[in-house]
Amino acid sequence: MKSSVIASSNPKYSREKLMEAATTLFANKGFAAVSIRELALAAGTNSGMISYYFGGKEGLYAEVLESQFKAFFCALVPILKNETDTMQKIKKFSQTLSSLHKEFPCIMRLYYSELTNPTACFETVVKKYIAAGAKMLENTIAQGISEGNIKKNLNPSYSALALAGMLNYYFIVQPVSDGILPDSPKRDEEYLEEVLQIYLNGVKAK
Amino acid sequence: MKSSVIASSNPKYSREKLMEAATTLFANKGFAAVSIRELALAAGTNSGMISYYFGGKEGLYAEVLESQFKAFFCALVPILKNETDTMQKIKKFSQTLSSLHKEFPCIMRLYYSELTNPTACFETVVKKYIAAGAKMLENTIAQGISEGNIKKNLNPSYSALALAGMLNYYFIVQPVSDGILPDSPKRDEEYLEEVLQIYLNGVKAK
DNA sequence: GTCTATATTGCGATAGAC
DNA sequence: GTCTATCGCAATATAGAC
Repeated sequence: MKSSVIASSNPKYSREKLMEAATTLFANKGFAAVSIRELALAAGTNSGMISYYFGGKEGLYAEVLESQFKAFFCALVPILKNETDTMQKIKKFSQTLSSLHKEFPCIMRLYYSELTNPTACFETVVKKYIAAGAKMLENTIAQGISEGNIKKNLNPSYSALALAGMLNYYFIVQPVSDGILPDSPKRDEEYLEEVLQIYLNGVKAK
Repeated sequence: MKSSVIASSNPKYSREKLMEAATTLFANKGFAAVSIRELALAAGTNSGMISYYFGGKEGLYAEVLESQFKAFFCALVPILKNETDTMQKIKKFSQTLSSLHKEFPCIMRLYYSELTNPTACFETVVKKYIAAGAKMLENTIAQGISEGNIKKNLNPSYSALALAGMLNYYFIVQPVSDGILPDSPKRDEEYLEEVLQIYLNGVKAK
């Protein structure tokens, strides 16, 4: 029984395998700390395939980022477009953002890596998605103000950023918060509930 | 006029010069993306000095982290130890944290780099400082609850994390928020004021 | 489409002159 | 305490067999 068909050299799948392996490796170690040998090994192929499919390590990284950010924001965008009232929108948005992190376990690390140690992709891919997401949330809050549900002395962009901060920071600080926060199995839900209580109570008019 | 005395080879200063150069380089590019040649060039010395003083690149990085975190937290700790009431403490803490970022422009990037792409230093230096800081803030909030100033159904560690998130996220997201937030010269102060308004209003009892 | 083998460059660390 | 020179190794990328 030779390694003829099912072996590591499974035609046409190297590309997908490389994308998968690269997503977790780049997310966990950062672009510079990952070698193409390591990527190829984790994908069950060889380093030549990275040049063949992506034109090199940078090309693979760029495609990982674009793919992750696109999928994440495509799942998030529809939330703020439905018909419920503003406070419900904010609540639903936060819940969705929170649950999406389980579906996209790598996106936060990829995002924060680009924030702290930007590569060329920061300008070409990260910025556009984040700016679009921020604008959406900002508009929702502005709408809440004009409807009289949210304090009118608040600045929508600052308030949007404050909410994003409470949610995003939680998911990146997990490696240190494991020794600090209650180790409840429903920790994510508990935190989300508490954040929403503080935030909604803090911004609501009257 | 030879380069005899004042030249790049200024005795006994290589160590300090390396520490300074390494702080900004590691903060901006991350540990793996910086070479010892680059460090030496920026410090006006040679790569041999890194092994001589720090035992290698990792040793230099470890000393940079320890030095930055120690100085930062030493400046922050006294704030929560004075006698004012809880709400004032939280306000003062936030203001100090905010202003310290101007004094320590590298600390956030070093911190977030370790959060997203941890090195050995995450366990040995970062974790202890962050855990201590988090505990302090948590205790302050717990005190506010027992005094009746803060809602008693809130969890002190979650609430502390929420505040830290609003503040810390703001400073790391700056590269993308430049195109989003109002470009007021007093942006930091405006954001801080708004965050405090939302947070204090959101957590206060009754 | 995949693999092995290799060319070339740059890395971190060190030895030894001054 | 500092510098130059260099060693050994691992990096990315590519050429060419299958």
